[in-house]
Amino acid sequence: MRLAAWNVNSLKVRLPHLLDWLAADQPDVVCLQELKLEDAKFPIAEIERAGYQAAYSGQKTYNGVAILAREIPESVEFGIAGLDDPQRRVISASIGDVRLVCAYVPNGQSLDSDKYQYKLGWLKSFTGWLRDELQKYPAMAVLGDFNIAPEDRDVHDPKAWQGQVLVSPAERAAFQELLALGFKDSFRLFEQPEKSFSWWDYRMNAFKRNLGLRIDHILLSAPLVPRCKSSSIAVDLRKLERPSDHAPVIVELD
DNA sequence: ATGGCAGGAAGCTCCTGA
Repeated sequence: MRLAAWNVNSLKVRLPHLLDWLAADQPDVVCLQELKLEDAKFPIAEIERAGYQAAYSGQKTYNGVAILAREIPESVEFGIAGLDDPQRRVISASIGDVRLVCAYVPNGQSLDSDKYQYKLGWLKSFTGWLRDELQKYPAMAVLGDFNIAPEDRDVHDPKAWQGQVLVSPAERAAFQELLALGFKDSFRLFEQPEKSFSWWDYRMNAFKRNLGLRIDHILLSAPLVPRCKSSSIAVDLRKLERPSDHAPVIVELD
């Protein structure tokens, strides 16, 4: 079973890339972030024609998340229980015996921004909610754009990024709190090339120079860790014409 | 100190992203 997470930065613009990739790679599950479209505009016909079912939660212009799967997503839930948040950032569903949580963590903008406080509060709610969800669903994967580079090796130039949003100590501590629930960062279960990233700025030829960050992750709960056979980043999708600024992250489970 | 690039909405400029 192959699971993927991809921040598409507009599903409308990236739909051709997505359909080509589904046809070529045929992942079993794809969690999408930053749809940037309302549910009424979700391209459900094209997705179904590609052989996938979908559960989605969108909004105009910003945010928006979806779970695509070969099987019908069961027990779909929206958002974080107990957090009244109009921003569409979380959707959950079950595929077989695996619970999937597709998340688009807030960006935070800058450390002195209200959005940064929103991000930290959001992560606290998210972590508390996942603690409860794990009781219900022990075999869980949390996939998406976390907007946190967990360690310096996930940053192309740690010195230049020091003190910036996405790498700040409070954000990294929040990421560790997630892992403390019993999750593993699937990417680090395996040997990986140095300077592996999932996001590159559109500006300054950042992708060609590999000036990136690893901020998209797939976390696996304890029962799924021994089932994980590989974890990788599909860098090729960042090479296409008019790409998303993120590349998909992928895991293979038995 | 700020832009660089991209997408969306609005409407010929601004907000957000990371």
